[in-house]
Amino acid sequence: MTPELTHKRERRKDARPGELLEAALQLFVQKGYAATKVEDVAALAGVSKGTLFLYFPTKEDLLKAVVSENLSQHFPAWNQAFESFEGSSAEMLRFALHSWWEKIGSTPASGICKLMLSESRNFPDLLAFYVESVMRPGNLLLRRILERGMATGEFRPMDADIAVHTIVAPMIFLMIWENSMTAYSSSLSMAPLDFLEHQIDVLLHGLVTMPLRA
Amino acid sequence: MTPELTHKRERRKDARPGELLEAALQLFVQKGYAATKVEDVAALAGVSKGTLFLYFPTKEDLLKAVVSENLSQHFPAWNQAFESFEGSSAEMLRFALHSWWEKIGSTPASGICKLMLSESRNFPDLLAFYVESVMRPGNLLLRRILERGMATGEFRPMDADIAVHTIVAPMIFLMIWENSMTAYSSSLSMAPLDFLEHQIDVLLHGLVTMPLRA
DNA sequence: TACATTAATAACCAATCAGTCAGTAAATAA
DNA sequence: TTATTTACTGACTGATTGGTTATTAATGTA
Repeated sequence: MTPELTHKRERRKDARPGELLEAALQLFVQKGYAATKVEDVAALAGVSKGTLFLYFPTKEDLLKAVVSENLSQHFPAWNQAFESFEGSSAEMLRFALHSWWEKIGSTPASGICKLMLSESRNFPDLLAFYVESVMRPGNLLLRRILERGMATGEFRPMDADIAVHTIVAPMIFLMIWENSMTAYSSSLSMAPLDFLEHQIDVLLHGLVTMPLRA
Repeated sequence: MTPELTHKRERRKDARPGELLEAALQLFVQKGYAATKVEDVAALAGVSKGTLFLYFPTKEDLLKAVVSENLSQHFPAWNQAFESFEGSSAEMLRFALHSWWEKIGSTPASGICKLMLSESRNFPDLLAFYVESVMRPGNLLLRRILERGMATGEFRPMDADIAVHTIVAPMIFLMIWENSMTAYSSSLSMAPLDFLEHQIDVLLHGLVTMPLRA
C-alpha cells in the first residue's frame, strides 16, 4: 500500500516459501489453477515473480507443494483417539465430524479439496497422491467407527462402504460450498455448524417421526 | 479419423451450435474453463476455430450459452407432479430424488453444476443466473415436500432451510464426484443408484437401531 | 570502510492462445 | 454453365504469461 514500504527489499529466505504457498492456495482455490497467474501469487505474497521461481521451479511444482503442504497431519492423533475412545459410537461419530470441522473444514486447508476436485483431470498423479494420503485414511477411520457401532448393535447392519460415502458426502459438500459460494452473498450461505449438527442428527435418527424397523 | 472425410466441408448451419455446445460442456467440465482452448472445442465438434467464432462471439459467451442451454426445464413438470402427488411424503421425497437422478444427475447436465462451483468466483453474474433459475427452484420444491411431511406429522419438526441443505448436499456431491473421480479408476467409484438408495434410507430412518425420541 | 555473498528484482524471451480476416468451396439461382 | 451467396477455413496478430537472467542491494565479516 504505502509505496515506500513496497520498495523495501527484505531478505527473508525462510519465510518466503510459506507465504508463497499461502498466497497460492488462496488464489488457486479462488480463481482455479489455470486462471491464476504466478505473478499474482507473487504479488499477493509481497514479492516479485522472479522470487517465486527462486523457491519453486515451475507453476506445477507450486501446485504440488500447496497440496502436499496441506495434507492432513491429524490422522495419527485421530486414530489414537479412536483406540482410546470410551463413549458410544454415536458420540464417536459426532466427535470425529466435529474435530474434522475444527482442524480441516473451517480452515483454508478445506480449499485444497475443492482444488483437487476441480483440477483432478489435469493432474491425475497429484490426485492419486491426495487420495492415498487423505481420502483413503479418512474413509478407513470412518469405516472403523461404523463397524464398531454395528458390532455393538448400536448401528443397524449396513454396507460400510456406501455408508462411509453417506457420511463423507455432506462434509465434502460443505468444503466445496464454503469455498465457492461465500462470494455469492448471503442468500445461499448457511451456518456451517448448524448444518453439521443437523447433519449428525439426521444421520443418526432420520427424518421420520416413528421409523418402521423390521 | 479417416482423413478424407475430415477434409469434407459440410455446411450444416443449424446443427453446429448444438454440437459446439456439447463439445464445450464436455471439455469445460473435464479440464476447466481457463484450461480448455477454443480450438480444442472446435476440433471436438469437427469444425475449425473460425467457425466457432462464427456462432459464439467470445469464449465467455460460449460458456454462458453452455450454462443457459442446460438449465433445468423440468421444474414445471416437477411442480405439477408435486401438486397431484397422492402417496406419503417419504415416497414423494424418494420420487423427487430418483427423477432428479434420471433427468439431471445421470446426464451430462450434471457437469454444469461442477462447472459453476469451479468457476463461480470468475463469473459471478453467471452464477447468479444459475442460482436463480435452478438452485432456488430446486430448493423450493424440496422445501415444500418437507413442509408437507411436517404438516401431516410424517416428518418430525425441523428447520426446513437446513434440512433442504441436508438433502441437497449428497446430490451435489454425487454430481461433482461423477464428474471428477471417474477418471481415477475403480477404487473410489461408487454405484450411484446404490448410493442414492442408501442415502434416502438413511435420510428417512437414520443409522441407529432404536432412535431415542422425545 | 571495503569486500563477499546471495536474496530479490525487473527487464527480457519464447510460447501460447483468444480473436480476426482474406480467401475457399459448397449450395442455390439464373 | 455461370453467377451469387455464404458456411467454413486456417494462417495471422496482438496480448498474455510462464519462465530466465543480468543486475541490484541487503546482510555479514574483516
